[in-house]
Amino acid sequence: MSEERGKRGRDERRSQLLLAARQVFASKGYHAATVDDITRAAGVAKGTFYLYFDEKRAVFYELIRTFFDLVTEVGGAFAGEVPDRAEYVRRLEVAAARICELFRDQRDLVKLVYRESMGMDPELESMVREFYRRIARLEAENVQLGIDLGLYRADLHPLVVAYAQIGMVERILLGQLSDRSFPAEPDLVRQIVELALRGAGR
Amino acid sequence: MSEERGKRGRDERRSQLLLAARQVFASKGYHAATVDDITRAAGVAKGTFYLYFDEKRAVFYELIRTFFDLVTEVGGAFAGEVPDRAEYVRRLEVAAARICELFRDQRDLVKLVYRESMGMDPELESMVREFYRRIARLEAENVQLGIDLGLYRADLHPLVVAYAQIGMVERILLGQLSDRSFPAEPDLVRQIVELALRGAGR
Amino acid sequence: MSEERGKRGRDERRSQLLLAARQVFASKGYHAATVDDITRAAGVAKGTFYLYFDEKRAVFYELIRTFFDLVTEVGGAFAGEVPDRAEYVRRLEVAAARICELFRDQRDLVKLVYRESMGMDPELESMVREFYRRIARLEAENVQLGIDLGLYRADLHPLVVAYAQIGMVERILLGQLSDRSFPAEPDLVRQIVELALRGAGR
Amino acid sequence: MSEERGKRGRDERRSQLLLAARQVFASKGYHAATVDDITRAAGVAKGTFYLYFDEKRAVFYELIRTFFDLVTEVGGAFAGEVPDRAEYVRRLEVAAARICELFRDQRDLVKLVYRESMGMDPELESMVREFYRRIARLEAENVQLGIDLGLYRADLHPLVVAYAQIGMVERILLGQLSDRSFPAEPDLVRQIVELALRGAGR
DNA sequence: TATGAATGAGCTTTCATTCAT
DNA sequence: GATGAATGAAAGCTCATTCAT
Repeated sequence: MSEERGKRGRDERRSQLLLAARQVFASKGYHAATVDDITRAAGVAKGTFYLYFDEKRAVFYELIRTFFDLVTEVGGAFAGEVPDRAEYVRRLEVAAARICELFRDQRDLVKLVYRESMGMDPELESMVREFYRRIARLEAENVQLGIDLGLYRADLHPLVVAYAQIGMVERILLGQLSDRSFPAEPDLVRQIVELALRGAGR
Repeated sequence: MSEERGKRGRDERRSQLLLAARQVFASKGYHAATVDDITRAAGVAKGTFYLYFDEKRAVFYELIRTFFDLVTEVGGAFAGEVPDRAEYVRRLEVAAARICELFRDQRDLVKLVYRESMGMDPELESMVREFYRRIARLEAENVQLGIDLGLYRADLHPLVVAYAQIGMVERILLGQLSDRSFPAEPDLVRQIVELALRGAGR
Repeated sequence: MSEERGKRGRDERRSQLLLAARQVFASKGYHAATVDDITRAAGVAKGTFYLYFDEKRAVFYELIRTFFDLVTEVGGAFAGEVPDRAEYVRRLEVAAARICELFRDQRDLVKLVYRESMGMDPELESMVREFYRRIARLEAENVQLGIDLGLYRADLHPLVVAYAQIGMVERILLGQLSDRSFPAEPDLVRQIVELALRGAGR
Repeated sequence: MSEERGKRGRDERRSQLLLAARQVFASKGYHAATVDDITRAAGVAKGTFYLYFDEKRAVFYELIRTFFDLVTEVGGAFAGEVPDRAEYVRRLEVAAARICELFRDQRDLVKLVYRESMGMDPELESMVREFYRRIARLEAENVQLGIDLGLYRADLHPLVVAYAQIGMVERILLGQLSDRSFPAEPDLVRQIVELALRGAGR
């Protein structure tokens, strides 16, 4: 039981450090943030950091991975039993709504990912690429499903469409976060779904 | 004439350093690259760098701005005399083709921009944001034009559509650059134009 | 108790660095001395310096200020209960003796102050000026006291006399330190006191 | 004759650089001043500096030496035919007046000498020491003369008195230059002479 | 003589990481 | 486990000096 308590204590410390790091990174950026900043924000001594993480990068990796997992989860929820058209559309709406929520609730992580994840490190960079590759493939399957259901046209490459939809969504949501004159659309989710399903053309 | 030569010589050195920096940054990333790396790549002594740039960041800024200018130019070429539908479509095709070219010909710059431009610096970060804001506004005007011409539906906010199209294009092109299993589509430009005009739905 | 030890350890390290800096500065001069020289002399790593001082200048400031404090202390000991003539003379003798000691015992500091304190920095320079202003004012009060006691003539401005006495003392003592053919006067203190009280005239 | 003109031109350039250096050094200090600052102030190109001086230090040396020569000249004018008491006093008055003028007219040089001459360089430092040694010896001879004439007491070592008088004068004049609350004594020269001849005692 | 672009040694400072307590 | 003092590699930047033109 003391082991149990020890483990729980250990996990709490880790989370405490992760949370502190997330905030510090989000506010100063990865490079400007020092390990000292993080431990001070977490209220522990500097050396403690290295009891939970091998190096500064490690905690950054973990944060990025957390975000990727959250996104992948949304994308993955689409799969499953082959649905009919109505169900497909419904799933799309759910996914769009959840992604919007995600960007809203995890602003800190969003900042990290879109500000620095690429420029960090060859290793992390390939992790990011791998993420896009995976999620694009996932989405391409969904697109293929949409084609099979007759919802999407068949003359476009599913992977191209997948990348297009990913980019569309991320740029809209980033715009909403950082462009102060972005329209306060209450039905942004609807617009995203419309764009994905029917496009801008009439 | 000696002034002429001096000026030309000066500009050549600058370009030489810019080119070297572009390559070094693209291969090692901004933070891992040292001023020494750059000057060694340019075949000059370290101090020479500071005859042409105030600091390391300055050369990075200039490269980013260069890319932004190239993109803005493509977006701006759309404007002008109010066209008819056919002309609008033709312009769209030209712009898409030029953006594709741009991403292909300026891989180094693309890498810099999408890897590190955001995580650098508050100053640069706001330059990047400003860029997106500006180009989104530019594109939103084009979208409005498309609506007026009856090419686009009127029930979507032009700025949202603009961001969507920007994200769509950039994610597709980045995917093409970095996803090794991206389909070698010879008609990628056409697919982009189709997506922009008619969307993925049937 | 560990806090006690920590604090004591910290103070010792600081003193160790201050001492090393004092020696290094005295022998090579501030500008020629590097932080590396100082830490090597102190037997610690370079980074350790910055755990105790914000910058190279800071340690110099502290050394200069130390000397100024020592001198000011001597000058200040003069004040207090209004004395009679005999007491005044006795205090003068004590002060002269202590200043001589000070210059002898703190040669390193004397070197620093008279070699470089002025040329360092606007900030330090004004500290030096402030020191002279303060000590001159202090001494001027003593002179006024001497005038009141009938020991000094009343037709000279006390502040002028104060500056004169300060310069007299410092130049004599500096001469003794650096002019190898300076007479080895065993009664230098007496001569200084005589000069201050009665001057060179007969 | 062209050689004549060349020589004159050369000397003018030199003086131009010396003057510029004097101003630049006086305003920024020796270390903060760059060769570039000097040549820019002189209106010539950087390389030109090295056609007239071997190194940066050289011009500083020359400026310091100039000041020393001016002072030495004043001190030396005292010597000559053995005078009587009245003549001695008159010469003292003249010397005091000229030193005051010197400090007033050559503020830039005074700043240089008293701010940085000591901390520069072992070589320059020994030049400064040599200067003090020489001028102290010179003044000691004058003091001996005063003793012989019965103007000065014989129980003080002439060299000690010499240093005392030098220090007295320099500190008073420096105080006047930098202590903003220094009394605007119109008869400062008289007070200096009084202090030198009769001291502060009554 | 005059120029000013080029050089490169050398400095201060930072900070991720280690380790004795 | 927790601490925080100590480490030392590493990098940006300056500027006296040189030299081809």
